[in-house]
Amino acid sequence: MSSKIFISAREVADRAGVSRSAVSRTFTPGASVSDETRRRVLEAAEELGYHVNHLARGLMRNESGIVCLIVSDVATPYRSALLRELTLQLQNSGKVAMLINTDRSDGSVDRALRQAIRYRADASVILSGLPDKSITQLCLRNGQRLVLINRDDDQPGPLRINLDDYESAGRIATAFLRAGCRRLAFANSEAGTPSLMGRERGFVAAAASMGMDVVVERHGQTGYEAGKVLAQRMLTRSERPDAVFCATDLLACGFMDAARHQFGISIPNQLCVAGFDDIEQASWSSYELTTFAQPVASIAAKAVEWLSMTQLEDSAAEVPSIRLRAELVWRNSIRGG
Amino acid sequence: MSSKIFISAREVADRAGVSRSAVSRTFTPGASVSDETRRRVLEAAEELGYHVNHLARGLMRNESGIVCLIVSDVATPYRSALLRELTLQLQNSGKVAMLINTDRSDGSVDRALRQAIRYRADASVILSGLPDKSITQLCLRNGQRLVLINRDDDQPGPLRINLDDYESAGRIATAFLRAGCRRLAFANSEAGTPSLMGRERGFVAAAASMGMDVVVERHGQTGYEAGKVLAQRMLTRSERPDAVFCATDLLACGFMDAARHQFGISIPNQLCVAGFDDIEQASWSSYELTTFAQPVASIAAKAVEWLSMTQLEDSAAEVPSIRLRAELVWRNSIRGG
DNA sequence: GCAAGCTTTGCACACGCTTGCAAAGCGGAC
DNA sequence: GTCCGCTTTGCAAGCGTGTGCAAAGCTTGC
Repeated sequence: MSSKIFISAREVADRAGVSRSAVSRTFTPGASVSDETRRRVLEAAEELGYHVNHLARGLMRNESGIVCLIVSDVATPYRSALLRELTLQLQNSGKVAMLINTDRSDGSVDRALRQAIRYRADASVILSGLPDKSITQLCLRNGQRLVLINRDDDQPGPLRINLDDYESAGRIATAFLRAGCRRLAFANSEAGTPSLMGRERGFVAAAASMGMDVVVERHGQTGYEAGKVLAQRMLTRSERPDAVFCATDLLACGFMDAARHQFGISIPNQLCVAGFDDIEQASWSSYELTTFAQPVASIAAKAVEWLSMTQLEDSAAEVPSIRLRAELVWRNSIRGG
Repeated sequence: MSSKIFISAREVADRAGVSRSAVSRTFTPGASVSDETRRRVLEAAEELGYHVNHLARGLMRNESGIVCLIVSDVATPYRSALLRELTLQLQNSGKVAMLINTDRSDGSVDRALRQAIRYRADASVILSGLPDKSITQLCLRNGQRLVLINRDDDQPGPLRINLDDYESAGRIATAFLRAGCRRLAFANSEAGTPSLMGRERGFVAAAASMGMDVVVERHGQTGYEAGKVLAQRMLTRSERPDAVFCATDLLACGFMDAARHQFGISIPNQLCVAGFDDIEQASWSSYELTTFAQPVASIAAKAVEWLSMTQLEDSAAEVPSIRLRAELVWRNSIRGG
């Protein structure tokens, strides 16, 4: 009872009194059809409710128009913001996004990429996790383009888009010093991804170069609750820090909430806080968090632009890699803006 | 340089020394293949890195395995949470999600559905906006199943999943009264969707039945900033409300922030607040918002379950419609929990 | 050894589309 | 009228699958 109610080019052709090729060409940009034929085809198509079958088209052209977005924790503010930009810009460039959710389990990303291969996706964008090298190769061999966002990896082939985590972290250290802070701390998660570790190392290094130590704590995954726990650990130390850089805005929100509501600490008077990502909540009055903005729009733009390049530079060893700058958004969680 | 590097069943068959049908059957659950043949096929497939081409399979079976999720404002907490549940549960039931972003413009949803038809999606789930009746019919005629989440609409055919917005709103009115509040207010957006309006009407009606008036204000879209604006309007009235029900948690967050930081109002002592959705931020210490939880997991489960039904009850006029209950999550923004 | 029944296998067609190729149509220059 | 060049059109060959059908193979019971 279900199917076979699809209208095919054959029926449109019959109704319009032209050949089936004419129909096909009408819907193929740049193909050679006379105005009169096109008009009749479009009219017939409209009447019948015809829509080109992209499965069949993809089969012929070896090009499905599908781009896989591989991501875990979609419901997280930063992730969902990036997702939004990517889907929007992909749509604008005539592609369509297939969303595959991964968990933290091993092989989760690999399974996602296999799915991408099955649907003959033109490309996959990986926002979380890292694929096994063999799978990466399999994808590339299948003519699938790969984009890694904020995943540091040295495999050649995929486009890599990264931020200047290390340098940014250095800038915030300077800002803390200028605000008169002397006991610096860094709050991190245990996820250990390259971007998070980059921020940590950059912060510690910059502080060291100014002759200061940094208390580093890591806990849990990168979320609000982890931030609270980190605050509890750090703010009960005998030498309480007077400035903390949180690897993530979510951590920072948790940290601030614990600091204020459990310890009665005033921010930024007694404690300066900075974060990273510039999620929407960072601008809410309860936080007014000074943070680094992920340039999500630019990230998406760069990715889509690369995916839309028809001719890939075959200068083989040409490993594409893009580095974007995270802008510091100055708010009110550090003294003396 | 690009394509034609795909491995097809043909090559696997040759390598395994069997017919192409044998390969096809090996990857078709429930088909008849001897263990020995299956083993050899799987081995050859593994060596060659073969993956069934789902475009071709979809073409044959008239069943792509694709489910379109049509949604605007993906980056919003409630939306992204629902999205997360849907993609996860779809994956678990062997489907794959295609994400289409709509804006508020007219025809945006229709365009999305046309895209769904082109990819011969098995189904579409609509989280935002409403399609034109003619497009709905077109989808149904194409054997595509439709799910409308929190969109009230009386077209027969699509599965409709809704909450008990009206009744929930009534319950919160009672809670406000019990907390001793006497000057009730309702903060809404101008979006005017049935669920938002249902909450408004339910609240006003319940208050009226207890002999109380409700000050209603509507502004902007359903976001944090709108909540702040609404607070500014309502809290500068001569008769300042002592309880406000916000149509959405995001509105509530904005409202609370403005109330506290701009007006120095203490919550819940001077003002009781309630929201709807139970987004993650509602549980943050800065808000501790009493709110109704959208049963996102159940919503997704119901949708996926219906989509997985092989036989649709053909008792034609059988219009499927599901009503779920939003549970009240009691926190600290109303006196006397 | 043979018939019957069941499982496994291969053939060939269909799905809806694109596109190279050659034929057809058209207009203009001579 | 003829020839040339250009645009438009139709034919037909694929793209990688699934599956009905009939043949083949195997097992069992006599």
